[in-house]
Amino acid sequence: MDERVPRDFETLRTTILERRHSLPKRIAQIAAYALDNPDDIAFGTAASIAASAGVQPSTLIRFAQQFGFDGFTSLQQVFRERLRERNSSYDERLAALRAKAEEGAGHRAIFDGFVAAASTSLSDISRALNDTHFEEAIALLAKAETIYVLAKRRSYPVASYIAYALGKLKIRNQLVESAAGLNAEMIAFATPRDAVIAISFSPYAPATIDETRLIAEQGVPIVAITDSSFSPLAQFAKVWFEVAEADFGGFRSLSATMALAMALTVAVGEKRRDAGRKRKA
Amino acid sequence: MDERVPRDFETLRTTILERRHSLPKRIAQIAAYALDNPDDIAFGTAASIAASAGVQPSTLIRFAQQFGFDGFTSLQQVFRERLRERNSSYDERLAALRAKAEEGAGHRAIFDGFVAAASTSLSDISRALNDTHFEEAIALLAKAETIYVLAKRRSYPVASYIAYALGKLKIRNQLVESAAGLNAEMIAFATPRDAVIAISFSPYAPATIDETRLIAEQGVPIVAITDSSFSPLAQFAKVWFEVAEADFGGFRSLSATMALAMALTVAVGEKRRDAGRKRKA
DNA sequence: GTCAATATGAAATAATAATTCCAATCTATA
DNA sequence: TATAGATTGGAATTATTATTTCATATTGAC
Repeated sequence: MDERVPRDFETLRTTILERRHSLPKRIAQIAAYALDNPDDIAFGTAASIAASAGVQPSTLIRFAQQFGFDGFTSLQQVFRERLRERNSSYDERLAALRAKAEEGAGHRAIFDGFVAAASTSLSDISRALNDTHFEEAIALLAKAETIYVLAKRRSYPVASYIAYALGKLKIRNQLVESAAGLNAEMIAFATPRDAVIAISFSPYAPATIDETRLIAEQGVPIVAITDSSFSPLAQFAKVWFEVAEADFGGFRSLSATMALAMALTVAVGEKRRDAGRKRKA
Repeated sequence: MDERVPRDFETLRTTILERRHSLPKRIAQIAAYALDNPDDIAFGTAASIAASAGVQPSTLIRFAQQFGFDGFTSLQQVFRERLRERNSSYDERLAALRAKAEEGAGHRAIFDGFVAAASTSLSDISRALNDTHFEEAIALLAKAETIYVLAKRRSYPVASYIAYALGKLKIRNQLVESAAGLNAEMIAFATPRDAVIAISFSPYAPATIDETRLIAEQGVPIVAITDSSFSPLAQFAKVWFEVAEADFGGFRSLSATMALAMALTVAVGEKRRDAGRKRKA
């Protein structure tokens, strides 16, 4: 038998799930109960847990031993540690992640760094988002005939998700891609009754800037997502959002931009539904 | 004296702070310790807590009685209850936001919901990521000649970001896009010396499944990012990651997948740099 | 400074909980 | 279906932990 003792909850969980089907009936019964009610394991006594799970206390100990612990008590530690960690405040956990990532403890640190960067970006934007601008942008996009989505390079993933979501919501949209170099022609169809979501971060992709200028000159209203008031996008936009993404290892997070983009998209969908209902009534 | 027993942590906290200055020295010492280290009170034994706080166990019991409890055990219940509640608060918050958004509580609720969904996903994956699998995936991808990136629809934004990042890191890669319907031909070039990152979530895009199968049959090793062990991708993959993304308003967050994807990419870049250095030395 | 009231320390005791052990019961295999 | 091996139930045992007790120290009022 594998003698390594799962020290943390997730490892234990994985191990349990792996062996799930080869466990004796009562042991499996406890395994299921433990994963369903981890809090009870953390706080209960062997007797009380055994009763809740419908087994004998001795079986509970056998369960612990089955997974390499020397008794119920040390198994319980894992469930308690989990609660402690979970409970430690968000910021504390972030700080810990960041510290670990910085001292460069292997590849796991890279992962932790990206998680930390994403979390930071999210809490930043959550504080910074201007409700008025947000409502303006939604109003503007909701009345557009077609929504053009414009972004290259690093911002392109966001644009493609917006396009996907708009499609799902049955909102006419056009992702301005550069595959065949026909962007200028595509843009030429846009009218002031349409609208644009443009996304670009420093260093601003020249193509995005040019196309945004072009489309702005045709009188199409623009909602921009960018990273500072000096951004060339800001001057063309009716409404613009400043999103500060934390970076790690040279790559910036996209999580805040994604959250904002999704919120915009879904809110536009809702606003349209409401408007449609009202017209009918 | 007030004989009502504080049943919840906040009441207890307030009561302690009120009486702080009229407490005997050692009792006050415990009071301070308890408010500073609530987790220790929740999980420790009377003896261990007393030792940490620098008092006798009996004093700890007197402290409990001072505040109307009949002993240490019932005092401890309050600290345990607090952990239980705190622990569930994240999911509850998300549920509350969902409800609020549904009853039409403005667009800000939608935004908050997406931020919460992203945060939840991040903290989930941060806990769940298996270090061993992560290292295996990096090793596998680092030695590939070309990395093929395969994802459609909802997962496509992640794929495009991976491709962008790989390009920046000067790692040869091929995003399998469906623009001209030449995917099969593109895949045919892949050899066992290459590797694949495939991403798909339920409902799995049939094209992704088919292409993954095809490329797996050619002996190309596959790293999959998907959402459960039942995923059809899992069976083709050498290594696979389970990523549970929270959803909001029908759209799932991508933040956890993004963080994982970025971490993989950058880690592969680092591993290659290290390998290159070693060869030269 | 003395005395009573209060607070504290340390060990003894009581209570509770974990673990072990053994008999009984299943399960798979020949 | 007989039998070895694994699994389970339940009581006995052991360990741990909370609580009580009592001697000692400290504090504050007179």
